[in-house]
Amino acid sequence: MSAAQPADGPMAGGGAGARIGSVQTPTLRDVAQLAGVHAATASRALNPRMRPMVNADTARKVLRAAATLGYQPNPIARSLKTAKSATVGLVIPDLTNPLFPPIVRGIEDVLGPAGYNAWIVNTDNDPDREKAQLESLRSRQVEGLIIATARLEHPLLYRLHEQGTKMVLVNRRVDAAEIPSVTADDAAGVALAVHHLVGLGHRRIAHLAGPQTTSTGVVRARAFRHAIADHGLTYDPSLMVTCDYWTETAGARALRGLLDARRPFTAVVAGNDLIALGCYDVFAERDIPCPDRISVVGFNGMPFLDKMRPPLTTVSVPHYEIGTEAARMLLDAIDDPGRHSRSVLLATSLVVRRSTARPAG
Amino acid sequence: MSAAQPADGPMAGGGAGARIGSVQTPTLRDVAQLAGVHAATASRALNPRMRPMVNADTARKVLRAAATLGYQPNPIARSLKTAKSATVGLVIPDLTNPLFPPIVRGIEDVLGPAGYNAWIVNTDNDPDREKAQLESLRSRQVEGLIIATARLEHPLLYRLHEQGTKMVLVNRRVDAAEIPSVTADDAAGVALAVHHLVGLGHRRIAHLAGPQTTSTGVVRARAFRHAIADHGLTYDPSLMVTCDYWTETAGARALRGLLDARRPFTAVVAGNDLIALGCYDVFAERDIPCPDRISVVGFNGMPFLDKMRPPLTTVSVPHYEIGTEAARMLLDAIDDPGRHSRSVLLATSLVVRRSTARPAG
DNA sequence: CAACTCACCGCAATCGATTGCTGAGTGGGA
DNA sequence: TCCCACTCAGCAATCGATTGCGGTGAGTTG
Repeated sequence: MSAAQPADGPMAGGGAGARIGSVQTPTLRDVAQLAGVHAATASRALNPRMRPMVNADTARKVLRAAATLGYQPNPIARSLKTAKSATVGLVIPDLTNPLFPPIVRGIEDVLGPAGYNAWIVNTDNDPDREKAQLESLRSRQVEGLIIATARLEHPLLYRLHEQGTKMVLVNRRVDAAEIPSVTADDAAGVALAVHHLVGLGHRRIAHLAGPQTTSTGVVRARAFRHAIADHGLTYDPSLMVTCDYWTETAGARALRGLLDARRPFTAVVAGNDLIALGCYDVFAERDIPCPDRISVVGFNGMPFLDKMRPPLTTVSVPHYEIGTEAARMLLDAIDDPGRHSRSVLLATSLVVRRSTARPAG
Repeated sequence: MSAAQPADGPMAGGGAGARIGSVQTPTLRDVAQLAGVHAATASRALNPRMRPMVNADTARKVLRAAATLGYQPNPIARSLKTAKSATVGLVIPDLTNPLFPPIVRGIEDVLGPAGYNAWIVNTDNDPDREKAQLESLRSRQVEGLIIATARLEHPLLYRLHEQGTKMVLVNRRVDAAEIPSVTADDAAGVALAVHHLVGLGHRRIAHLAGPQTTSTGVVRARAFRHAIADHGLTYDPSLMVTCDYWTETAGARALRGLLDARRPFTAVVAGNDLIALGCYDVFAERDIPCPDRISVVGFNGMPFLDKMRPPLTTVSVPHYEIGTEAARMLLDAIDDPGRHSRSVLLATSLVVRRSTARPAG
């Protein structure tokens, strides 16, 4: 079938017809032709790992030809053959949540220099959508997954993990399996928050917990109970309300419930910043002065908190670093599949601002 | 995807060896074999556009075989052959800017149902990086580009556009070429802001303009001058300062310069919300009460502005809709290459909050 | 009954890069 | 002088899906 290539000879030049209006990008064969070698040789010369197999002079010629043509290997063709893609999937609930962009950037900043790219998908916390997205990622030959949507019970993730899919969880973990993860040290963070509040003189502290289907939600809630106990206070279950989502509206709803129950409290530790901001909405609704009557501590350290009214005291989480660390771990796992998988906890710190003060009276 | 794969016709099995630990995904040939037809026929049966070419019964058999195997076409192989990828490139400066996530979601929400996906890249406003990213997008066979990094002078974009690359600009436009774009009606927005301020009684209004290398920056600045004139005020060039970037720090720097110049003014129209928030930083530094001594209007309507101190009055831009509209336009252009390219302006609205008030005295 | 049409399906090439295998050529050692 | 080892480069298959072309069989018509 070499007949199909009238442009094979040295005269050639005809080659592939340049499409109107768009420049035909050179292929490996073009490079090979210009260098006067076979495509296979060109391929080996271009690939550093294979280069030792070709004569140094030949390699030079190929490299030069590639440079003059501005040759860029076609990643699609390469992926097809090698079943690799230099791409990792990044599964997050919703990019619109200010939590995620810094993580994404951290991931990309590590992936990029390593020659990898991230393919971002949103699941909106919808398991069906998540499944579809994961399927599509898999069919795109992603070499690994970074997942921010883990729930404690997450069979789909177990299955993938068992099938050998490389993955790293960020922000959250799963219950059963030993899937590597990168999370903040939530327990320590909550302890910091409670300690701060107790130090200010608060005795009746509420917790607006996040969804108990997520590790983050339960870990923080448990840490809250422990921290309360550690300070010699008695834990009052009625001061713990669970939010269905990590959102402002859920936070507002939870606080309203708490207020309406008329159990006294002077401070709240919110499951995250968004829940804390939901409290702000309720404060506005009901004319409750913060921090004068109720102090609030958030969690995460999202942007612009310093400009809120009042500036929100929060437990700061190094999201960018979560991203970089996760990406590094995933790359390690890809490079060396046998490697023992580990999970890391990143330190948090308390950022005291103006939403916390001594309790009134 | 069922784990057990009795699949693979009678003798078969030989074919591709199932990799350890991971289930071998079925290929078109597997489907064809199970259906007892040739791969070509299976391909046609699976593709709605080609289905009329095959017998209805055969098509049914193929569909059923595909279903039982859980067949998913390999998009890589398909892309290689068809030179299409069902993905579009999305070029933004920095995902971390709260402006972009809503746009991204808008884009994805339109692209998804159409079977397309978005490939997101950040350029950090670095032309070299941008060039590299665009190159990588092109090599991935993206079928079109949505670009949020346009500068007024942008030869790279001209070139791509001339080569027939389908693209839609969002948020910003370019000077020379007629590249379709989706932007907010910046001029009207600025007019709204100025009108509001003048209505409150302000006479000396400053403008902290965004970078004049971007259409957004110059359009808003020009609109500001016009709006001032339209209200019978005289435009004072010393009350216009240009920020180098669309950031808080740039905004703070600009305001400091303005303050230090000691030209009196009672209100500022900021180029965007971030610049406005930069003003807040300076207010804090210098104990300037806002809005009592200086009123501020932002631009964009980013999230959480209602919880700032003070809540920021701003010109709200429908970012999500910018995304959906841009995606629709791009899909149209892909479907019908001959179509006349248009540019759309989306309406803005003023959201009055507490950062603006009557001038003191 | 023969020739012709048409629907349907299979063959094989193709997209572009990678890689196992083979063969040509060279140099060295016995 | 002969043979072997070794380097290097080309051949062709392959990844999986798509598609132009050609062939087969059934049905139709003169």
